[in-house]
Amino acid sequence: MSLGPDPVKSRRRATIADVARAAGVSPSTASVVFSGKAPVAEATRERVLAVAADLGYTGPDPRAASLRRGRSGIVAVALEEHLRTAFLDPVKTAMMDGLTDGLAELGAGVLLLRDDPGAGPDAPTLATAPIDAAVLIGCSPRMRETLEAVRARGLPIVVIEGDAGDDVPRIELDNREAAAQIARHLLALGHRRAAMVTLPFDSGRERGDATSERIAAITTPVTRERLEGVREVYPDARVVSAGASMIDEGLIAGRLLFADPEDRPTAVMAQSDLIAAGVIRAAEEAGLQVPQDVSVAGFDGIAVDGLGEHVLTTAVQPAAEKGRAAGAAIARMLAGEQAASIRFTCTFREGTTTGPAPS
Amino acid sequence: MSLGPDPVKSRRRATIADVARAAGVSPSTASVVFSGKAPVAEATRERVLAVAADLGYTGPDPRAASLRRGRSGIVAVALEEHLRTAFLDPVKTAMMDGLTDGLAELGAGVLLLRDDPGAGPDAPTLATAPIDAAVLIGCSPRMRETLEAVRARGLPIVVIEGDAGDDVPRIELDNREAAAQIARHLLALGHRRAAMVTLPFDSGRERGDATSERIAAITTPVTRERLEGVREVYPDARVVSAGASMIDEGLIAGRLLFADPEDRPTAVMAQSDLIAAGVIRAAEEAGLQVPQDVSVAGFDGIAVDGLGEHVLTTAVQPAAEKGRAAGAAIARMLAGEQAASIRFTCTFREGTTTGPAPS
DNA sequence: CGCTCCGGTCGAATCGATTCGATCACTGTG
DNA sequence: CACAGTGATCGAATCGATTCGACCGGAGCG
Repeated sequence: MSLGPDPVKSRRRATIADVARAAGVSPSTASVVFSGKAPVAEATRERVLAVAADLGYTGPDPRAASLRRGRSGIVAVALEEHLRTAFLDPVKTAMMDGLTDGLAELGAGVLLLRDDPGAGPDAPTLATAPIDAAVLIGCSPRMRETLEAVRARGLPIVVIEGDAGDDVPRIELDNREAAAQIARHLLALGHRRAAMVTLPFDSGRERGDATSERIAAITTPVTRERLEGVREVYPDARVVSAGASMIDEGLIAGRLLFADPEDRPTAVMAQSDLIAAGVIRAAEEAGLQVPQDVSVAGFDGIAVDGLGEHVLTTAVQPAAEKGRAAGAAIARMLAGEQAASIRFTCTFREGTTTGPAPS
Repeated sequence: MSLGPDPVKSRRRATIADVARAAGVSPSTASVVFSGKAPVAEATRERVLAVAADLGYTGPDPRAASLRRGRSGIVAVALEEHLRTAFLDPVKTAMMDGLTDGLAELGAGVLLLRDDPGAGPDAPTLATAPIDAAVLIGCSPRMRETLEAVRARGLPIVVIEGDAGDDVPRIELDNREAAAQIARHLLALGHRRAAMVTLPFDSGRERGDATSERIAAITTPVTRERLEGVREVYPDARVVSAGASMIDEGLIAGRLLFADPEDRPTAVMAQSDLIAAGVIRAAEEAGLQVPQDVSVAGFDGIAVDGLGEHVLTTAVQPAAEKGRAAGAAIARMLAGEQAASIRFTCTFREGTTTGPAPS
């Protein structure tokens, strides 16, 4: 009885059938003991469990279970960029965090996939991984191809910050309105000379003053929407693009803006908090006080490491909620319901970095 | 022939058997067409592919394939903390990046798991996910339990920055030596009054000056090793602990160190670059020039966003390589070989933030 | 007392693909 | 001309678990 695993076939791991046999029950009963999907007599349960421990059976093989169930409990998250890049952005991190939360509630794990065809011959892809659904962060043209394979498999898909076609639910933000609100705030404070520092226009990440042609060619939806929002209020604001959502990029852009003492803005709207932090640093570097000499507003509402005492005036976006909503949408689709796109709204937060325009 | 899917069973997705039948070949041949594991006549291949497209068959079901193969192509990465926290740390991000690279070469994806039992009744765990191996980042006592289940399943495991028992391969760093090297560098520059700002001592994250009792009770190996390294050179250096590896934490610690103009260190060794950046900011805030008035060294060798012009003197650790090595170790173990622990070494980098002690 | 209802258990089909050994038609060679 | 060798294909077993309908004995009810 307690001789341990059969010496002959000890190489093979015990299966639930072995356990059932040894416990003198049917495989179905043994299965139920582990899944709890049906009532089992206490005595039986204990016997099965004891035998299982004895045989070194540690529970059903997830692979087999997922085949039979038709669910693997795994949801893919497809990123366009290198992880390093993606997680440098606190907004994305927060979103991922919400997403993992939302999916965990649903009982699913997160499989990280990079949309990188050159990775290897048998690198995992959306098409070859045992997933139940997919969440796309952004949606490059290349990604749209892979996407088709997933849809053909009939798996639920959700897109965050991107466009994958009309029948794929989106998680969006009211970028335009939120940006306009910040602009109106500054206008109300009396600022006439406003400038804006944007996120990258496209994957090119060109930096510096933007021409109207460049602006017309913006491919990143987020950048465009926030820019348009500001322009509703300040149609002629100077536009400088940053190369990435980073403090140092904001610093560079800020230096550009504050270079000419004769012609400097009294208000700067940055398209991200990180950029805003850099702009603030540039201002202080130039001997300007924030907000006495210049007002600076951000976007995102994240906790910026390295901002010191300032509380940024910004549009707080519900980053984690976006992720959680994606999880919820996946859950709904998995249950066979239709999931609609969701549009989140930002909350304006007045901090200590904006104030009345200097006279 | 091209009538499309059978109207009766059109609800059901086509299987490889359907394709085989429709193409007039055996399932084995059809399978081989997709896997390429055996030669197939060009004509046959094309016919099968055509039929597959016609039937809307997009390739083998990964679930079934992984059952039969015994491999799922997924490796779990277990984190102790919230994603948000983990990815706030650039070192971890870089490591994850290397890890995903290393695993992609191997043809595996990364399943993110948080070691959080309270997540949900059927939240995925190391024990219930269809994984081929696991990488642990850190190794809390709680994690060691789950660990056992994985080992019972006979899956390869690797630990980065943690200890999971002697028979689990580790990816380590020469923290102590690297820290000592930095200390010696400062000593050679003539610094006599040195201080150090450490990473958190434990999960408690208490901040401030450290008593010898607190130091004796350090549970985080990394913190302890780097501290010991410095003490080889500066046995009596003042020790201040930060609450996390963040710029703002460094700022707080720095203020503490520079509070008393009569009694301030001329050299500060931070246990991370982020902390160092905060210390530098604190120094500048206190009107001190780096490195003229005070030298500051970091640890990690990451690109710190928001450091401005400074180039940090630091110990550059091969973060991405650590991840890649973990991937390689997994690959080796998956191939049935034994994988040994690997110890990486840091490279000392002299930047612009350290200089001769002020006279 | 007979009948329904229910907790508990069992059998057997099924999920979808992979793979190994066997088979078969050919082709080149001695 | 027979036979070994080879490329292509086929059959059938197998991976390990889940689940649905059937079945059975006992408790509760009228």
